[in-house]
Amino acid sequence: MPKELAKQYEPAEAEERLYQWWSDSGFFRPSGDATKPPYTVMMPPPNITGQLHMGHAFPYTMQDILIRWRRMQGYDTLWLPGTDHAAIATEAKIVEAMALEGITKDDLGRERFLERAWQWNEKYGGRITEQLRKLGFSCDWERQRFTMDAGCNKAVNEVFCRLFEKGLIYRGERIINWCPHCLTSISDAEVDYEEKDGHFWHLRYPLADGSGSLLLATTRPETLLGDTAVAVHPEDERYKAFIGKEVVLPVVGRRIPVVADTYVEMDFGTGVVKITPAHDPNDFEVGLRHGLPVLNVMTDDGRMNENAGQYAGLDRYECRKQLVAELDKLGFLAKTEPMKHNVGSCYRCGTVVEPRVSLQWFVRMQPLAEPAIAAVRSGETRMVPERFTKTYFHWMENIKDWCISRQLWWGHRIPVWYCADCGEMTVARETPAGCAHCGGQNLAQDPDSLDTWFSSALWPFSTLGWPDATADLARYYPTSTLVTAYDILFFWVARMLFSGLEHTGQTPFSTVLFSGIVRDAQGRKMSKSLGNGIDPLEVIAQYGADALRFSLITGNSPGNDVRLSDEKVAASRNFANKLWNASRFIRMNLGEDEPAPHLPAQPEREDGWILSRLNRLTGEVTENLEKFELGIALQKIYDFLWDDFCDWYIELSKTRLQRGGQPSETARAVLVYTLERTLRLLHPFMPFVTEEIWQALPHTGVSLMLAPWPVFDPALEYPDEEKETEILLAAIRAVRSRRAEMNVPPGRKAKLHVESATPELFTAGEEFFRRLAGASAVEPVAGGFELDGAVTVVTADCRITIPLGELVDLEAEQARLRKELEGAEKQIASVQAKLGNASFLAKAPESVVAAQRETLRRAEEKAALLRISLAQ
RNA sequence: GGACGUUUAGCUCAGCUGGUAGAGCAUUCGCUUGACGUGCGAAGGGUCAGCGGUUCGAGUCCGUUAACGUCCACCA
Repeated sequence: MPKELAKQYEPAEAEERLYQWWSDSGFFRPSGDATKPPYTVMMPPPNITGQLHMGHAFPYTMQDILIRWRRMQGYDTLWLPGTDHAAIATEAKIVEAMALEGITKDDLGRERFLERAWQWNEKYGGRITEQLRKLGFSCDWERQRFTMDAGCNKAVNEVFCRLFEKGLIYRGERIINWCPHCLTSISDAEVDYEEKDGHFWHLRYPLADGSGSLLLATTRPETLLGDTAVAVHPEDERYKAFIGKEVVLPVVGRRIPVVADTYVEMDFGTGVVKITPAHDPNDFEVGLRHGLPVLNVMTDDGRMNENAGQYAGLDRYECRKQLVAELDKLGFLAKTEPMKHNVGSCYRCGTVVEPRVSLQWFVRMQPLAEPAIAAVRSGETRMVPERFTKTYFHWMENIKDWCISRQLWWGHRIPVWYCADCGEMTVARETPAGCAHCGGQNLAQDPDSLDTWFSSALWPFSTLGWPDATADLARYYPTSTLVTAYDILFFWVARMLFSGLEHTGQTPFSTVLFSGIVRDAQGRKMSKSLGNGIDPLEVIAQYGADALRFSLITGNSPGNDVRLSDEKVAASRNFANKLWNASRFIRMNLGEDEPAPHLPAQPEREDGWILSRLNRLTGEVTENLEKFELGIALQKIYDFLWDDFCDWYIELSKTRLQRGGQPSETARAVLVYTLERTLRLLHPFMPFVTEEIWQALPHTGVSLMLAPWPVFDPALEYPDEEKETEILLAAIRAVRSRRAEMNVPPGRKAKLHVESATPELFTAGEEFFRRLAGASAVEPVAGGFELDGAVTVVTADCRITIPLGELVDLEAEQARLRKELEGAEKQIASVQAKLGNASFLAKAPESVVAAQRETLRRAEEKAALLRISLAQ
C-alpha cells in the first residue's frame, strides 16, 4: 500500500497497467459460480473494417457499466465480444486496394480473392478490438468470436437449411435493389432514401391505330426502353376507351398494350403510367397481374444492355440524356418540369440503386415476424425506452420478404448445390457427396453469399455454440440485456429477435437498451464526409478513458443523443482529478498499517450526516441502475462526492483531524469508509481511476472490480445527526453569504452571537464556524440581544449577530432584513392558503401535507426571528 | 402521406409514478483557507415554446398549434 498518491493522476500510464493486470488475472471471465444467477451481454460485433469511433464508445460503455455492476453484485457475468465480417464493406475495401495494384476480382478468382480477404482480416480485424481495450471494457476476450468463424458458419448453414426445409427460404425472380457499384443485391433496409431535385418528363405514346396518343409522365425516361405496357385506372372516364388498345413505344417502335389497373392514381400526373416490370417494384406487380413480359434493359454496372438497342453500352444517365434529346427531336416530348423525388442509394457506397428483376434467395418474413411481435407485445422482451416498440411494431407488421443473397465472395456461401445432370438443387449443411436427387457428381455450389446480417442475426446463440447443446448455451442463453444504438433496430435487433425465437424457441434477450447517437458540439451527426468525427483514442490520450466514459453517460437518458465537446470532456477530467485529490488528502492522513475501512462504533454528529447520505445514495444508485437510468445514477454519485463529501465532510474533518494534535480516529475511519464505498459505486462508470485509488487505500480483496456492490442498510440511518448537521451547515452558509455580500475581507474575523433553541449545538460546532465561516468565537446569547454596528443573519433555526463595526451600513441592514421578512411572509401566506384549502387537506397525501406544515413552521420561525431583529 | 422525438437559465442538458425548478460550462465579485486554481467561497440569470383542458395543485397527464429533428412509406 503506497503511503502517498502522486500529486497528479496520470490516466495514460495507470489505464494501460490496470487493464493488463485485470486481463491477465482473468477478472473478465465469468465466475462460473452455479449458485449465482447468470447475467449475459452480447457485444454488438464491430466491423473488421472499422476503426473505433464514438458510435462504439457510447453503447459499449453502457454495457461495461451494466456488466461491472452486476459482477460486483455477484452475478455470474459474461460479456462476449467479437467482430463482424461486414461483407460489403470489407469486400469493397479489398477491391479498392486491389484496384491500386491494377487487379480485379475476376483476375484473381474466388479462391485467391478469399485468401486475400482472410489475410486482410488477420491484419486489420484485431485493430478494433485492441482499441476497445483502451476504454476499459471488461469483456471476456477468451470467448471472442467472429461472424465468419467455423462455429458461426455451422450455425448459419444450420439455420439456412432449417428455414429452407420449413419452406421459409425460397429462391425466385423478384424485383430487388441492386447496387451498380458494389455489384450486388441489397435488402430494402440497406437503401437510404433522399429527396433530390429531378425532372418530370411528359411523353406522348402514339396509339397503334393512329387515333391519337396518350400523354404520360416519368422521372426515369431511360426505362422506357423496357416498357411492356401502359396502364390507366379502370374507372378513369378519360381513358376507358383506350383499354385493350395498343400504343407504339416512341423511338423503339415496339407495340405494347394499354392495361387497366387500380394501382394508377387518376389525379396524379396525367393518369397514365408507363409500365416497366423489370425496373420498378410497382410495375413489376402490375406486370404479374397482367402477364406482361419482363424486359431487363440494364447491365450489372448500371449501363444499358443489348435490349436497349442503339443505346446499348451507354451509362444509364448518359442514355437518359440522349434518349430525352431524341424524344424531343422526334416530337414525343410534350414538356419537362422540375420535380423533387426520392432517390434510393446504397447505404454503403452511396450509389443510386437500381430496382431490378433478378434471381435471388429470400426469407419469407411473415411467419417469422409474428412470434417476434408477440414477444415484445407480451413484454417477454422489453425495450428501453419503450417508445421504440412502436417503430418496431410498425416495421415488423409491414415487413416484406428479406432478400438474403449477395453477389459477393466475402461472406457465408449459400449452402445450395445445383446438379448439372438432373437440374435439381441440393440444400445441405455440409458439402454433399452427390446430388440428393439423382446422385450425380456434377454439382456446382451457388456462387452467392449471404447478407452479413443473416449471420449477425444469430449472434446471441451462435456465439455460445448453437446448434450444439453446449454448457455455455445452457448457462448463458437467453442473454440479459442487449445494448445498441437505435439506428440498427431493423438491421439487427429485429432480426435477432425472430431468429432467436425461431431457432431456440426463446427470445434472445430480456431487455433491449437503446443508446443514442453521439453528435459533435454543433449537434451534427458525426460522419466521415463531414470530417467532424471526434476520435475516441485522441480524447482518451488527452483526458483519459474515465473522462470520456463519464462524458458519454452523465445526465443522459436512454435512447437520447449526446453532444460531445472538448469542454464537456475536460469537465469530466476535472471530476476525476477532484476525486484523486480528495483521496490523496485522505491517504495523507492515514498510517502505514491502517486497518481496512470500517464503521466506527460511535459515529459523531457529522459522521452520521455523511453516513446517512452515503447510505441513501447507495440505495438510489442501485435503483437507478436497475431501471437503466445510468445518467441519473452517475449524476448522483458526482453530486455526493463533490458537494457532500469534498466540500462539506472533508472540510469539517480537517478540524477534527487536528483537534489538539490528536486526530479523531472516528473521523479517519469515516473518511476511509465513505471514500471506499463511493469508489465501489463509481467503479462501473470510471473503472480506472477508482481502481487506482482503491489500490492505494487500505482494503481487503484483490481488485475493486471484484469488491461487493454496497447495499442500502436501514441500520445506517442517523436522522438526528443529519438534522443537526444541516442546521450547522445552513448557519455556515448564511454567515458566509452575508460576509461575501458585504465584502468582508477573509482576514477580518468576528465573534458570532448565536440565539438558538439549541445553543449547545453551536458551541459544539465552534471549530467549524472558525474554519469555515470567519468566526473568532461562538457565543450563545439569550433573547433580546442587541448590538450596534452588527449584521444579523437569520435561518429557520437561529439568529446570529455579527459585530462588524464600521463595515455595517445600518440603514441598508434594516432594508435587507425587511426584504427578507417580506419574502418569508409571502411564503407563509402561500402555504397557509394551501393548508386552509379543505380539498387540499382531504386529497393530498399525508406526506405532502406534513411537508407543507414543516415549511410553514420554518418560515414562521424565520419570520419571528427577523421581526425581533427589526424591532431592535 | 404516416409515426416518433425535441422545445426548461446565455450554451449543453437532467428533472422517476403531478406537490411553487436543478447541474455542468459561461458570466460577476472575492480568495496563496495545510487534497485539488483541473481549485475554494459567494452572486446574478428561467411567465419550463403558444393556447385550451383534467386536478386542491401541471415543467410533469390529455388535446391542439408552431418550429426543429429522426424514422418509415414512395403517386409513375
